[in-house]
Amino acid sequence: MVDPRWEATLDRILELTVVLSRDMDEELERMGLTGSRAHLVWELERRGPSKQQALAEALGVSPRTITALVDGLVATGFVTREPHPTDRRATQVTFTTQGRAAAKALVDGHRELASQLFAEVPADRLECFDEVLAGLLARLREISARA
Amino acid sequence: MVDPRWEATLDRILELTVVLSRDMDEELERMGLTGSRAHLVWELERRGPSKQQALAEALGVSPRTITALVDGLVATGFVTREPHPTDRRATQVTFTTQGRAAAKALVDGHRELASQLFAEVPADRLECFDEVLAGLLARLREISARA
DNA sequence: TATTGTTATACTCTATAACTATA
DNA sequence: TATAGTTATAGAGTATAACAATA
Repeated sequence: MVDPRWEATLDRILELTVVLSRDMDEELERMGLTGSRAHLVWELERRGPSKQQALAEALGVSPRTITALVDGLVATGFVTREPHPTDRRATQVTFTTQGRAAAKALVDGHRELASQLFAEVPADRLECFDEVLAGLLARLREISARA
Repeated sequence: MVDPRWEATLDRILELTVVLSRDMDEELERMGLTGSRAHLVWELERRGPSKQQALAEALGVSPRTITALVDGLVATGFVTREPHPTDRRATQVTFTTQGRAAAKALVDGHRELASQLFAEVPADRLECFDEVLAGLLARLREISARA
């Protein structure tokens, strides 16, 4: 059994996730992206031009969902569908100029957020935080795998 | 400027949110709830029988969305719509027996998760973690308010 | 036969705007 | 005139199943 006051810690974690995702969604909306589409953009940046199938696996969603997400990103000018060079069944999703700029903005925004968020935390405190955090993440994966 | 390795800390926070919400959603699905409906159930437990208007404010969504959520919860047997005792324009959302049991399960599950998650973390480490966490949350609210 | 992506269909969450009933 | 909730409509994310084209 655990000291019940740590329930408040879980509450804080939960609230952090809420505030964080609300903020990120607002930022993304200003760029003309949604959370899911930004996730696809992020993965496309990491992988380079990709088959939809590969993106489906990377995002952990169905092929049907990728069709919808790519439809949206094509309509708003972030990516294009090109014929795949070697497999005529497949399409290759590639960035437009706008899409590449958006991907860069995502990467920069991530760095910027880390900077703003941690700027005033002393290094030794942050180190402690990070170590416990890593442990919690591992623990959560255990719990998750067992369920 | 901040040590760039703390970007990995932000990544861990983000990943924690992903794993946490995936796990919670699976648990909720086993109970026949979605995340949004569970949120309504949680608030209804805190407030007791409520007008939809009050729930809309509590969840931060539109009245239209509350109509949809309550429709879903009525259809799946968690709540009922009763006439409001003093305002004939309003409806009062109240738990069924099943709904009350679900609310209790949510509260218990929250406690249980905190227990499992923090069980093996030494108290002094957790204290450090919690203090930094509280600071980050406050910092994030500042950033959020300024934007 | 297996894989890639699409069409068809459906459910959930969310919103705005117009409308009804009541205050 | 203002408030509570609904209907109408719409966009986004998600899924399964059936299907076409290609491997």
